[in-house]
Amino acid sequence: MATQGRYMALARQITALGAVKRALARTLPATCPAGPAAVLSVLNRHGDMRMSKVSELLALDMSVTSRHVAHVAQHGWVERLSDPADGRSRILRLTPAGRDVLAELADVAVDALAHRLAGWSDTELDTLTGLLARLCDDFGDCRDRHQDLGHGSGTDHGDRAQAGHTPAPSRT
Amino acid sequence: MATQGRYMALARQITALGAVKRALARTLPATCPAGPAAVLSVLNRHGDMRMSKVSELLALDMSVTSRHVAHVAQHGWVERLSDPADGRSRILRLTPAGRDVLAELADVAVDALAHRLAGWSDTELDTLTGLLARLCDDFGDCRDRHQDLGHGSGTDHGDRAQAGHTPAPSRT
DNA sequence: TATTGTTATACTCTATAACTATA
DNA sequence: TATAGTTATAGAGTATAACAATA
Repeated sequence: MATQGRYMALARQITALGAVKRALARTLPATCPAGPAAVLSVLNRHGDMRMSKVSELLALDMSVTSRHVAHVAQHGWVERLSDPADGRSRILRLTPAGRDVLAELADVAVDALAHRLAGWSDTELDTLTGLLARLCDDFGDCRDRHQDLGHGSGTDHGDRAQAGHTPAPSRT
Repeated sequence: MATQGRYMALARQITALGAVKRALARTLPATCPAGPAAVLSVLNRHGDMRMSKVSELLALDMSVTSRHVAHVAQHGWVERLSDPADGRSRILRLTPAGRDVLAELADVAVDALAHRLAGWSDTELDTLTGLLARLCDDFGDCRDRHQDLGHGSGTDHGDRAQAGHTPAPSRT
């Protein structure tokens, strides 16, 4: 097991990353804050799903998810379909308008990162992304990472981020 | 410059890290939330300083810092000394009680990380910590890093926080 | 007039608990 | 009775703007 100092240093950096997240959040359009944006992102990556699944993927309480979903639904970015198999459930589906917003979010996020991280090599970016994914994974709280896990309901989920419109950027 | 997809993947992981931060925040004592805890941490690492310096190091608006400082001062963890050189300024100093709280915070944080990241090697931890520090650094918003308790993995760059005249934390 | 810090206000995010409607 | 989802409420975090005291 690693030294205490090593863990402390990591904890500090995790805390400090909050400033980066705030900086990214500032680039978002006023109509789509980070919370709702995360909902759009997860639907784009994993395809249609129910509320509880979104909650699980974002590691949020369902009450929180419900609010974010209400936001994106009101803007017409997501439609709430009834589930033929379970009357209590709502199936969420991204609309074309939702994909448009997502494309916009992706653009600003990529711009921000490309501008600030111009000095990074592909390998460095991949290493950081991979280690962060593992960190989230080991914490058991972050399920929105690559791999699969979003399927189960036969719907589309073209998953993989196409060059065009890709998932959402930041959040809180 | 890296591909769009690479930046998107990183943006997603930064977002997902929010769940880890929430998990860590949940381990904090009710009397010391994350915001105030960050104030204690920065004072412990960099020594006595004024409000504006804390704001800069944490990349927070001074109004936010003021609230966090008021919290820790009320608990007797920090004292606000007058600055002989500038009557407007307040010099913040960690009290022995503040150091005690800090030790407690460190313990729970290390426990949480050590438990979840038991499978990580020292090298992996250092790599992640170093890349996160660089990320914050390149964003120009995170100044609370560099040189720490004994072992900087890799060489932290410039160490500018001490001299502290970095750009404004937030846009004004 | 400019700067340091405080306070008031507002908004986002999150969680707990109470509630509904199905199952 | 249990589960899916909604809503009400509360607390933490942050930012903007107005303000006080000092430079």
